[in-house]
Amino acid sequence: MSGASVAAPREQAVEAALDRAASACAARGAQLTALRRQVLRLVLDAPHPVGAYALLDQLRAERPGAAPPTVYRALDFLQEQGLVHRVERLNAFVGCTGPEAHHHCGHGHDHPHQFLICASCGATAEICDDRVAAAVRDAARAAGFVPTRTTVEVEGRCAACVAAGQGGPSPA
Amino acid sequence: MSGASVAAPREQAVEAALDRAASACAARGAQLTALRRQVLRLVLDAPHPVGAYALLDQLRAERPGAAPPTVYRALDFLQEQGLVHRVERLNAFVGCTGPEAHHHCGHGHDHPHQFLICASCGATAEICDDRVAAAVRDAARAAGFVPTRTTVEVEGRCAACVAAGQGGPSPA
DNA sequence: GCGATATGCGATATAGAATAACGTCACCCC
DNA sequence: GGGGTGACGTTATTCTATATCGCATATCGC
Repeated sequence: MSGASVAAPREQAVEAALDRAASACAARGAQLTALRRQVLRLVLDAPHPVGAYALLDQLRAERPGAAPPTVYRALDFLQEQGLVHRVERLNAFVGCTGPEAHHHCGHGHDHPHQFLICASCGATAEICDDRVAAAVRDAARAAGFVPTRTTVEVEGRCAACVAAGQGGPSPA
Repeated sequence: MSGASVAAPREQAVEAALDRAASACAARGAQLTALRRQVLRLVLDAPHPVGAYALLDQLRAERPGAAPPTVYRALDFLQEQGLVHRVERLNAFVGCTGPEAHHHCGHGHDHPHQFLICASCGATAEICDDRVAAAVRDAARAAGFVPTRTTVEVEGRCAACVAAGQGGPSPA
């Protein structure tokens, strides 16, 4: 580690992501306002999925008048823009670290994605597996169902926790 | 339809399911008490996923002292027994109509399942697709992740609504 | 019979998640 | 300068879920 006094790598990455987000929004005619940017920053800063009220508490440090609708409206916007995802199992939100952010697999900003949620450490990884997406689509179609949005969330133990715990559970 | 005055087919089916559930619990050393059976009946009676507080309201008709923990504890038990599932997207519960109930595809009472949720009419179908389950498992493993439970929920339009609406949205 | 432990449930309180409804202000376009 | 739109403030309420304490009963070993 080389001196954290100026700007930690993570902070730089978040700033870069915020700038990319602003560009992406602008390109679609949407505005990443100061408030929305602030909320997005809070989500991206969090190491794990964050609840809306945790965001609200943090937001209030800078914006005393903030209320639930403040944060929910911002989150709705950010979800529409594909900048954050909601983790249904946790009633919480994560920054999108998938294709939208890094252009890994060529999907739009409403891309299919899946979450791997570690029950032990709380880490939540976003993956983008085409076989999963295809299998789900086919299964739905086979039932005469026309899918619009799909939620895939896997709970289990992440590689790090498996390595550390050698199988036993140690939920934080 | 032949006379609903004695016992509608649906009621009979629910009663049969309740008896099957009681047997299954007994076989595992768990007790399907009167309260739990009552809650399970309410879930099975509902045509669509039901919220915990809707169940609570109904439950109070027969059991005035019922409070949130009453219904949540019953639901936790029923979920452990694989008799009901939670639909994360809806914060609601459905009776298990999958392999556990009908022995369709040879899984235990912690079987993989997927939901197809119609945004138009609210109908929620449970399916049990092995390709989906396998794809999800493989994707998780590829990330070094050891899965324990998986949620797959597809939102869209069911066959009936697609046929009726010819494509346009008419969310009830 | 008697205490020990476990389970199921009643009852109260509180925390957490989400939305409804209404008002204001800025901006833009004509 | 009137009208529309979008973003946000503000207040209130609803819905979802859990924590905690306490009581009754059942079951077991002795």
